[in-house]
Amino acid sequence: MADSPTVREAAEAWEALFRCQVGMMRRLQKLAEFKELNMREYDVLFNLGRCPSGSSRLTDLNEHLLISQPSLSRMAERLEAKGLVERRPDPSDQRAVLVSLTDAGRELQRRIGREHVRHIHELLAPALDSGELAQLQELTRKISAALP
Amino acid sequence: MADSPTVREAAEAWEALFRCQVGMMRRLQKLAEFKELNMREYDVLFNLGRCPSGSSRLTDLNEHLLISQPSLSRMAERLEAKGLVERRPDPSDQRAVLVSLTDAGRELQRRIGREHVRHIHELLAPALDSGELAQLQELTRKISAALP
DNA sequence: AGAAAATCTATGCAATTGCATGTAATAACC
DNA sequence: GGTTATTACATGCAATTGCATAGATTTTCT
Repeated sequence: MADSPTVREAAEAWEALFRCQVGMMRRLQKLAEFKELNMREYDVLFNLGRCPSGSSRLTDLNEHLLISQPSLSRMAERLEAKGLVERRPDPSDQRAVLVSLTDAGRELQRRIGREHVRHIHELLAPALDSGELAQLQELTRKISAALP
Repeated sequence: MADSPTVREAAEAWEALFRCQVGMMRRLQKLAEFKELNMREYDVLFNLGRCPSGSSRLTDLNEHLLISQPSLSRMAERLEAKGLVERRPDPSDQRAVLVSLTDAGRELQRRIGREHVRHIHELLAPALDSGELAQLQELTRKISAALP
């Protein structure tokens, strides 16, 4: 069972993962916490929240998102207008823009995050036990780590 | 290890799965097979392709997608204009519209699908062996099956 | 049967998205 | 050191998206 996978095995596993993700997202997206900020916008705040330095270039941030660079550029603009993020030129590279959470942004991210996490638990807990979740985490991390 | 999971465990597993999905999608989306049809449109053809009856109501189809109902309605319109799908009234429910693949649609779906599957394999094979992919499939299917 | 509620799709419209491209700054090359 | 290539972000513009809602049919309830 430790053989190198066939194309079919890879495709079927991916399909299962993808469908699982769609099913979860469809349910999560509609919940109350995403009324004031949709999931894409929340995802930006979330990613900024876990930046070690507290701020990130737009391009680096974009690596973690599925939206295009121009889209992120404008989303950052809107989030700034809402007072949730700050933009300032990168002192070490005049082309770049550093984005970081404002206090209000951090607070909103945490508030939404708490609800979000609670709902994730509600969806996953009936399906998998603690050990299975750990397995799932390990497998998906392995994939992420191996991506080119 | 078979305990009921904590909120944290659920959230961390979900985050790992989500990031894995984003990483995979970002790479897959840019490949040549999605030049003539983007992933969202391909996904519609794919879902129609595996409909047992060969056709599906818009609403049922929409269950498997992340786009909104009006968006799907218009996407179906565009796919019909391209000659890839057919729309006809549901004889058993005058409100509903049945969508199905045309021959051209089925052929395009298969052509894109072959490339797509090959690329999925390229991304997953270096990360997981055959048994691990089977585990991943089982875990994600369990989640899908348990969703409300 | 008839009224009220629910379901399925389509459409008006504003907002968001992506593509192609522009501008400015940095890196690479000779 | 100066030219070329690359990188980072912004912007014009057309296409797509979602929200709110309308229109039409079916289901439910009494």
